Amino acid sequence: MPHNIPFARKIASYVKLGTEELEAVAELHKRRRTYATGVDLVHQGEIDQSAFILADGWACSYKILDDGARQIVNFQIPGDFLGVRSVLFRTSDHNVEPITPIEASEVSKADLFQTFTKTPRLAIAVLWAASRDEAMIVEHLVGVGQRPAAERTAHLLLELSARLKLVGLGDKTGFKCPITQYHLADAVGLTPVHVNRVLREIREAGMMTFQNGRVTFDDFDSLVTFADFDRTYLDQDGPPVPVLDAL
Amino acid sequence: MPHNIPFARKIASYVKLGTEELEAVAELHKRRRTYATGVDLVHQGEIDQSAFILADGWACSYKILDDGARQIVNFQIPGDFLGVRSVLFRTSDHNVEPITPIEASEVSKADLFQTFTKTPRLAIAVLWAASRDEAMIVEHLVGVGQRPAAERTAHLLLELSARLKLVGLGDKTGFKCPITQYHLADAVGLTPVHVNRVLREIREAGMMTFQNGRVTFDDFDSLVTFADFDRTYLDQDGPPVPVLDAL
DNA sequence: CGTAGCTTTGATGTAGGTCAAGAAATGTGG
DNA sequence: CCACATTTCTTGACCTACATCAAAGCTACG
Repeated sequence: MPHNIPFARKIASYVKLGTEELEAVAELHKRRRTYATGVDLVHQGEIDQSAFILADGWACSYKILDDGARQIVNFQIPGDFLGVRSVLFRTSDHNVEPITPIEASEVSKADLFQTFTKTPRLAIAVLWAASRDEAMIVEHLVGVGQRPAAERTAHLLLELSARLKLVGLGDKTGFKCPITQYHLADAVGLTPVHVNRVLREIREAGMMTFQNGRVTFDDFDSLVTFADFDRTYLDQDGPPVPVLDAL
Repeated sequence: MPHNIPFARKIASYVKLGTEELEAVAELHKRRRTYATGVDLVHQGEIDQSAFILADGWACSYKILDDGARQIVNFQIPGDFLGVRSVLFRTSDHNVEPITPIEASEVSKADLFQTFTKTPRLAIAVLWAASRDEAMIVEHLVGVGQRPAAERTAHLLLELSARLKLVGLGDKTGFKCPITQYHLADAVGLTPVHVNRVLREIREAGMMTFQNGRVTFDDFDSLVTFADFDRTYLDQDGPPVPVLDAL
């Protein structure tokens, strides 16, 4: 049963979970409900924020600057654990906003640390999940710092595609994508109008179409080459690290 | 004794460590030696890489793209735990290079997981340290994505200053800084020549001088305002999260 | 079926890149 | 402690990727 929980399935692919641990994970899902768009789940600068395990829908985490500019740090899709940093730290350093209406389980600071106390190996699992997030953010930083606009945008959408495929949403032909070109712009550090031009360019090159809430890969392989996309940093295929079996 | 180890001091500020845990931390330091510049400690794409606890000197972690461009993701200073992701994942997604000759303790995959097995609370400590790293990378991403060149550069140096102060290197007047303008350029996503111009601009505005291996703050407060630097994301001051005392 | 949020496009401006070359530091061997 | 080499730093002239401003055409849904 707990293996039906996407979050459990995800971390189980890394750390072998016993019955006790699976129960603890199931326990984390008890406060599950729906959240509408327009209300942030986590607020930058506030204390005692909760984390959330996303069951359905899309969200994004972002930071706002002085001058009102915003940087979207990452998109969250079903199975993702979001706001972990806002639980581990006194005050949250970021916001999380639902992009679509979402279903999520709230995990309070107390919940999480209780879980760690009872089943310490889950801390390792969360450490691993957090490291995977970090790897994505690093790749995002590399894109924003070094890749030209079109490559950067393509790269982001390829990453999303890879992540969605892992949870059974989307395939090689494309995926349902509720984000707007404004979201995309805030994520890749461009203006919406430039994002639009860049998407047109990619579409006219016959590689990918971003339209009507759907991303379609017209020529997946060319796109991968174009964006210099190497999915190893997502590190999701293959067996878990052998040494963990010893735990 | 273990409290003289900067790394132990750092994590002890978050998770209260017992004797057993302090011993485990000390144990992690057993393979300590010197590493020269020019040889990477961790290599992108290779398996079974070690992590390192940096005792002295500076290093940086970075990624290289197809076209040879490089993005420096973070600088590491004494007390930092580096390469954690390359231990948790099968293959490393980044490189780590010493900027100065360094002293560091190698921590192999086996070492780390053994430690986690024996003293699971250290996994929480490492999770916290990793989250703090993530917070820095996020802030870095925000800078590269949204801040103009000068603000971005100033911000990076202010962050370094804050981190160095915590380990007793540098103060409000400035700090010894072995990084070149080329490093800075690769970190902030600009060309070295533009970094140079931007540093001149900041110097001529009477805010900060970057020269001869030293950063001097000529007007710290103006610089903080200019760079919109808010250090709460470093989350290092004040007592540990209360709930942890229960562990 | 109107109105608010998206998308698309054109004309023009600017931050930061590129190319080139000289001046300081810094390091090395004698 | 000095010559010489190498790595950094600095500046100038010019160029391009992306931003800004402005406005029109979609799409959706209340």
